Amino acid sequence: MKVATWNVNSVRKRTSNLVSWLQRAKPDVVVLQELKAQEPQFPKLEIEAAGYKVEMVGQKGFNGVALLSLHPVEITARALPDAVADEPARYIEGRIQTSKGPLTVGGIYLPNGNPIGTEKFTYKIAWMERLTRRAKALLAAEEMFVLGGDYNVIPTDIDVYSPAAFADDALCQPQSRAALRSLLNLGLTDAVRAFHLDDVQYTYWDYQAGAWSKDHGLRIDHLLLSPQAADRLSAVGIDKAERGKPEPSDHVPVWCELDLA
DNA sequence: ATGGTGGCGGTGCCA
Repeated sequence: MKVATWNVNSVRKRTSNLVSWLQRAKPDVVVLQELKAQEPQFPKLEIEAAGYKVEMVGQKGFNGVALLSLHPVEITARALPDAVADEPARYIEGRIQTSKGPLTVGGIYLPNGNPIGTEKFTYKIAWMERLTRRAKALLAAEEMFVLGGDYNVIPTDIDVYSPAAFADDALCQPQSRAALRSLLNLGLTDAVRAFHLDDVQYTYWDYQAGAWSKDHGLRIDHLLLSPQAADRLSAVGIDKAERGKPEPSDHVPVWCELDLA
């Protein structure tokens, strides 16, 4: 069972990159972020032609998340707890019916939170607390789950090319890191770090200032596994080559393989 | 480098 996450930065701009990656990588389930599209604008026919069922939460212009699956899906949430009326499209969650039993997958587009010292940062931290509440509820069910997405948090200084350059950035704030640790400390496993204890594993390179060619990257796209999923973790990967292709997203796919019993 | 790039929507906002 291969589960992946990819911030595509506009699903319309990225349709051909996305379809060719799906055909090559063959994930069983993938969560997408930054669709920047409403439901009628989503390239559903192209994705379905690749074999995937499509579930999404969209909005005009910004945000937008989707869950694609080769297997039957029952949507279990389209927002985190305490959603407001015009809640930004940042969370989707589904229960996948695999041949080996159920697997819940959550797709996360965590608020950026810049600049710090504003209501945007406050909102980021509050959103992380809501996510933690949802994770607690999922853990209480004692079932296998994966929470994947663009977390917009740089967990430690080895996950950023220049800690000094990001000292005042919301992605690096002690409060952001502490909120991510609180989530992990519930008993979740950062899949990439389970296989790469202390090496550089970037998932994002800014479009600006030649970040890609200089390898000025960040690790902000994560797959967090429940204990039941972590027990089955057999491989992880970051499809870095996607960043070097024509008209790339600024993020690349991150995936993990679960050997289900 | 008080710049720089990209996407959306049709101007500035967001990342």
